[in-house]
Amino acid sequence: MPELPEVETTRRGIAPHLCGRTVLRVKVHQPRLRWPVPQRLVRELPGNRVERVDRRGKYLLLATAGGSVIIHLGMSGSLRLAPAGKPRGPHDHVEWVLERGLVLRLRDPRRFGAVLWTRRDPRAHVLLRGLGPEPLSSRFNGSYLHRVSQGRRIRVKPFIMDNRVVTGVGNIYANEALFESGIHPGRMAGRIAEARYELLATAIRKVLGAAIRAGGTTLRDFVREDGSPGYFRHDLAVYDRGGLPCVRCGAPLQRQVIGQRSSYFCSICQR
DNA sequence: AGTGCGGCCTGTCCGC
DNA sequence: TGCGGACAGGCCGCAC
Repeated sequence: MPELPEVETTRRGIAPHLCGRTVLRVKVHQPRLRWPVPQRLVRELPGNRVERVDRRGKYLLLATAGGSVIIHLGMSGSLRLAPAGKPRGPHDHVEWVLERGLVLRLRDPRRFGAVLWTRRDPRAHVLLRGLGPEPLSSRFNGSYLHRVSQGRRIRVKPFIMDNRVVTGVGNIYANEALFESGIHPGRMAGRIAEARYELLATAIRKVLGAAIRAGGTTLRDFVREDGSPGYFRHDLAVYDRGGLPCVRCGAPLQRQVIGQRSSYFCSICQR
């Protein structure tokens, strides 16, 4: 799924509806997600009011006075808001029944997503603790990327997709940002000059920002909280465009598996 | 310790 | 039309 722009789009969509509302009940129809959905969530969340909906990397955090729900959408997850009377679909695994006839549902056909519950600071949770900087924060820039790449023997694309390096950059936007900055996805991360990392950091922020403004990218599963798709797909320059002409030079775009993920690039424009 | 790989799941698409 | 295989937006856990 869902890379950072899709998670942020979801956050912005659900936050106004959830904030200030009390959770009446949690229903778990399929507890077998990436990790089992904890029974404590069902017992301890109801009666709590949602105070904020935060995002850290690709994790969504529903903050209440009694604890936080940690949600990850995996590859195929989406959150939808619906009137409580609307029947749930076959892959709606978890439901949060809210005040005033509203229900939030997690739909996740592939079940790579996660729903967890913590009574402590969610940012200290073992899954979130080691995450790298937010790509849209000022901590993230070319000098940071250059510094942490020193001595690494890994290609630049899996390097920027490593959540400990920078969080939220998945396969689509890694491909797009590398194209934008003219860097070949197979180049070794430790052999890239700081000036080129500056271009890459700028490209990552630009691509993610534009995707958020477009409501994310819908390839297959992703939908917003109201079921509508994101429109960034129309703006993808290289992703899923193997064999099609490069928008910059016209040469056919290449597809190659790098770090076990499909990579798309222009062998003329990217070095 | 860093790196690469397998595996988790279901759905879809493509070639035969 | 049916079937097998490849592939899909993530990322943990395990070998080496």
